[in-house]
Amino acid sequence: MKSAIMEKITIGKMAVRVGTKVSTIRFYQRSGLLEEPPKVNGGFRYYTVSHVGRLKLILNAKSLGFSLEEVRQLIRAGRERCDIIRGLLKNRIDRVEAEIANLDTARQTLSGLLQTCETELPDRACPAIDRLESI
Amino acid sequence: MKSAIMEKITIGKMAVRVGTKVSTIRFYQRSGLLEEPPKVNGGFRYYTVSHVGRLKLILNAKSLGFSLEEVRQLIRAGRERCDIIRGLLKNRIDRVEAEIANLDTARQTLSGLLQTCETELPDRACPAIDRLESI
DNA sequence: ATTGACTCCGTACCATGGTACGCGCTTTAA
DNA sequence: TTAAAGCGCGTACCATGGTACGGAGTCAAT
Repeated sequence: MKSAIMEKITIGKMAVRVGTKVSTIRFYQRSGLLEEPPKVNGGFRYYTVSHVGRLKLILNAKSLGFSLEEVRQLIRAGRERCDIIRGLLKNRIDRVEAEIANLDTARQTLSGLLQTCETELPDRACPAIDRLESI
Repeated sequence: MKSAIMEKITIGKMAVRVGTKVSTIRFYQRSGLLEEPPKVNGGFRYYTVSHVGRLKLILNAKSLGFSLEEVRQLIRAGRERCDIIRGLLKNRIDRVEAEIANLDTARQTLSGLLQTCETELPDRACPAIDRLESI
């Protein structure tokens, strides 16, 4: 039983609704992440709230750093395979923590280089560019 | 005045020395990041410690998250333009800090999703996959 | 001197995640 | 009803950072 006021959601309206581009949605469709609804007697394709939800899922998963391949796996797992979903979540958490650790190290190194520049500035040659050859 | 024992550094030896691949070095050369030494009478090209240093610089800068375009800028700036180097360092630090903040938010969200799965597990449907549609 | 490993060079290809273009048709608002 | 906006589809292209292939020439050790 569908809502009385059925707004026809075209691909363009869906794009605006979720804040993405039509070309991106089509790309996700080509990639097998998002189903294409049938064309209404040879005309436009109209999307449902279910498509919008799926699209939001893709975009949200992407914003958490999942690759499109992982999004595919999340979708395949669906509601039935919570174990798979949990595995993907744990794996992503591990990678995020590793990335944070790497970035933190990089931040320290970069700060060190910047400090070198600011303290050893008297002579003209930039000390940082040389130190970059032997970190 | 060059060292008495001049080991001839070929591209392959340089690759092993810095821990990268020949094809990658050639790619950096094509990209204008690394100079090609002249061919010794139509034969091989031999590299100097200066080339090795430049290559290390590229690799180290990359490991700090600089793009190849930024590495190009670092190199162009050189020892003469410490101000430009400092600008690039500061900019990279800002981006690293922003990335860390984003990753930290992502980590929290992911942990929240995982918690949901582990506490609401009784019924079969995975709660996380649904929550991913509306973060 | 020969042989195996390495180099040179051009060119093509890869993955990831999109973005653009253009023709013809459909919708919708004036 | 008619024009403008939007859609469908196929195809091509983009940036980033490499990786691979293959033929011909070179180098070094035996």
